[in-house]
Amino acid sequence: MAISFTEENYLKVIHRLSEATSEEISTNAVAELMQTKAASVTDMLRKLAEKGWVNYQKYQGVRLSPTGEKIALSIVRKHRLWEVFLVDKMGFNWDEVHEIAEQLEHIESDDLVNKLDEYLGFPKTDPHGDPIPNKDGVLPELAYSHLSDIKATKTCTLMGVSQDSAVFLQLLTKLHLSLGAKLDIKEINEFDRSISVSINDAEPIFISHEVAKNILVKILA
Amino acid sequence: MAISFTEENYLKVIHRLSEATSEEISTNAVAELMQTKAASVTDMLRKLAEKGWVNYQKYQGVRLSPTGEKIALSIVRKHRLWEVFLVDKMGFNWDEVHEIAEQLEHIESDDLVNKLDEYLGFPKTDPHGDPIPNKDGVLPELAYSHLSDIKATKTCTLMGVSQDSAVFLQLLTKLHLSLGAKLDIKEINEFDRSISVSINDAEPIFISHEVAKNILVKILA
DNA sequence: AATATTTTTTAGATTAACCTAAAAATTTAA
DNA sequence: TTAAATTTTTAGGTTAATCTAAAAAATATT
Repeated sequence: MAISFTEENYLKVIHRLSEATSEEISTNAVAELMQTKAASVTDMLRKLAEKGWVNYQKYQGVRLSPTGEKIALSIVRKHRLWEVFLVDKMGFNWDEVHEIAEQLEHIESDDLVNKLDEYLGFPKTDPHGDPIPNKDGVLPELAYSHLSDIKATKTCTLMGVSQDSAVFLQLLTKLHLSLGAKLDIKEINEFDRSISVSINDAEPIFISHEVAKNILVKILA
Repeated sequence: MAISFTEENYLKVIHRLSEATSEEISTNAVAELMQTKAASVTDMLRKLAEKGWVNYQKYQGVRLSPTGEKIALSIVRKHRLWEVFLVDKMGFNWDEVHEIAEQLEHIESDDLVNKLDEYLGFPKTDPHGDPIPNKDGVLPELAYSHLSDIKATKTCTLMGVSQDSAVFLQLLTKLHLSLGAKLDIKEINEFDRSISVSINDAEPIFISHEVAKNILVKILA
């Protein structure tokens, strides 16, 4: 069945909200991420339900159906593969690619996506460490921790971020935090929950809780 | 000023029709290429004129304004660069890329287009031999002849085609006609204007006038 | 030059995606 | 457990791009 640009974006947003919870997704939550009004969301949810891509009962929130899930994953796959392309082949920085990938994710050609995947060497993650679903929509489980949840005097590696905004990514760059960086957690400061951490064996610096919440790490020791 | 997907397609179509003539372009001609009705075209022409992208007086046909021309050339540039990408980097055949490039040509990022251009080695033509406008919208003049206009016993090189349809390109492939092929014109057959031609020194074959009209060549001798 | 044909435009509807304002349902709090 | 607050839906409109049918203008033909 034909799908519009807008419908794809709704499915993508519902998918993203569903990753954080097993509950139904509220109309308002969708409206906020879609930058639109709740009334418009209601209209669209009814339409998506008619097409069989979501399960929706009024006042009860929304969930992706298996078909909807599949569509959403294929958009996520395209988005992340294009991001790898933009960084690895086109030479963009990781904070510059989100907007462009938002457009490229809607290009329709399975053949192209799979050729791109191969051309990029079947990457497992995008430039922000987010996992890339495979051809069959299977997401490799990466199971990383948020830096904000790690105890003091652990050592870990920066594996990803849970936010793609340019301001956030530019701040990380200023702090010399990039994918693969080695982090020695020296101390957690009770007052503001900031973290004293040595990055790649440099002098320790302070990282706010706000930032730490959005950093994904693998614990080494 | 913001431009829609549809407006871009109208400008592209008007541009293409304008290449073949110095006359005003008729509403019907636009309707045919846009696969829509004349009434819809009239509406859109008025809108494009308001935005300053075309010169249009009712019943008098339409022409691109300098601004409109610039926009159209930037879309052509993107279309052809993406075609090179699809063939050279993704491994598609020249008859498979048109549809996908129709989508990719609307991706908005000057930065990306220029990086892509560089990545591809600043190609002068697309996989069908069509010239690629540069960053400033300047089209390299290639000035090739139609194979149908060449006299007998000339030798020439296949430089391009003036049609992108898959059926046409697939036929060329079957005839072993690809960009750069050497053509020895043995004879022009008066009855049906077909051409006896040896391709890359193979045994001569017959090429219909219909096909020859859509083949662009450079004369060698 | 008058008439017939073709082309183009106007008038009035339709669809997708959105909006505001008001009503209804649900949730929270007193 | 009733009232207050919040969330969601309905009702009715708007805009961009399209359509059909009819009217108007331009072009071609006798």
